[in-house]
Amino acid sequence: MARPKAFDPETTLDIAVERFWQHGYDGLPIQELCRAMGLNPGSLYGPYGDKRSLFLAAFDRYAATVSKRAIERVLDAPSGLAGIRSYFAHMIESILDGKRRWGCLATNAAVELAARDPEIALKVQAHFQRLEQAFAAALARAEEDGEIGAASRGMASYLVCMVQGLNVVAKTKPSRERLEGIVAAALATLTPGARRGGETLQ
Amino acid sequence: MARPKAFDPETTLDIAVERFWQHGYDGLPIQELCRAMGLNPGSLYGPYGDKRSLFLAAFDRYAATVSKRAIERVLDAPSGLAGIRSYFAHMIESILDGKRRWGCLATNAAVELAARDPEIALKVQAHFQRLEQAFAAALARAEEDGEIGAASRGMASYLVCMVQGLNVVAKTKPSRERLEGIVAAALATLTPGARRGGETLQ
DNA sequence: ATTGTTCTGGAATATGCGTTCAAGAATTTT
DNA sequence: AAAATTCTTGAACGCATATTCCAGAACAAT
Repeated sequence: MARPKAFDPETTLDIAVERFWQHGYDGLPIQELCRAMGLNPGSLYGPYGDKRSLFLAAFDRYAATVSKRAIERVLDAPSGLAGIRSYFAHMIESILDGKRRWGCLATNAAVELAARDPEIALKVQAHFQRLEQAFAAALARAEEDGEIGAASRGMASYLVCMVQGLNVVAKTKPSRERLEGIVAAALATLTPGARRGGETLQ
Repeated sequence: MARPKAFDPETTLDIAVERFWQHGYDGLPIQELCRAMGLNPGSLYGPYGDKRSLFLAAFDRYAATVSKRAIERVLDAPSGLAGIRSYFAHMIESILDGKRRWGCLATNAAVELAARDPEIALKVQAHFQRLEQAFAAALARAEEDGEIGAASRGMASYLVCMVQGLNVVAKTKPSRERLEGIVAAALATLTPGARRGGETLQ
């Protein structure tokens, strides 16, 4: 009934996700976003609304794709403990190979924006909750299967906290050795009987 | 030999620390900074230079005061383990009573600025290192005194990571129960033989 | 006191950024 | 083919912000 769009809104939204992820909100001028997305301001403000709306859409997209896949990694594992290990192992690889060199969009949004934008704070909180629920499910499963002892109530939120910490530490471009040391220490809590010290993640 | 300053540069710098801490870098217009510091632009640009220089000075001031006191808390304790516990206990109080409701200036700077400003990235890294060294010293002392078993090499960096995670989680205005649960789980790694589950921080 | 120096107040400037707008282009429908 | 509708292009606008500047004020030295 009229001229069709010359771009796919979901594809360009993925570009916005990537850019906001890398540069943050204030750190990303809309002009550069237009350049990266191959759009002119007129074509951007129509479908997406203003910058903040676009960011909210990008956050949702991030939750529905990147974050969803990561959480599935926790649940779709041969065992509860394996799911948790797999999540952190994948995180380390992502940090090292550059895809996550800038942490996590949700972590970044929490730090940069949560204090001044209640709607973003809610989205961040929801994201943390989804992750925590996945960890809680994996812990329950691990406990049932006798992989770990009785997990304390704070365990799942502890793991979420750990993930946030890694996302911050990721900003300092840490070595593999360093990251694996951190994760090994973090996961030692889950298996208190296991050997301590130089064990690797696998 | 000339007109004296009508303000104390260190006192006003403390105000800048507080504001950058709360609002971040891009989130804090220099105009509001002037208002908070009780200065006009002319009186600010002279002594402090431009906005970035002022931020760097504020970061250093933060490291020399707030951060220094926190790190001393780790070292000036009756025992190594007590120092670590004290650090986290104090952190929880700060998060709850509002002084640290916005996390930590270094954490915020890491997330918002490290990727785009190498000099800030270096300062952040140095800050993390100081904290890690304090934890390492406390761990060594605790090990010597038999408070904990043989600490793995990654332990100190693990604790630093934990602190960063807490600073991110702090943005979601968590409850005391939640924070104490996280810290209890985190510190259970240090004392694997101790009871697990519902123990409190003290 | 007067002069020299530095600070203060507050306007002014320049730049970057978010957003809007108008004219032309590409479709579909009639 | 023509009309109607929506998209694209790219400039333009307005605003916020970082920074500069200058006239006047405050103090030290002589």
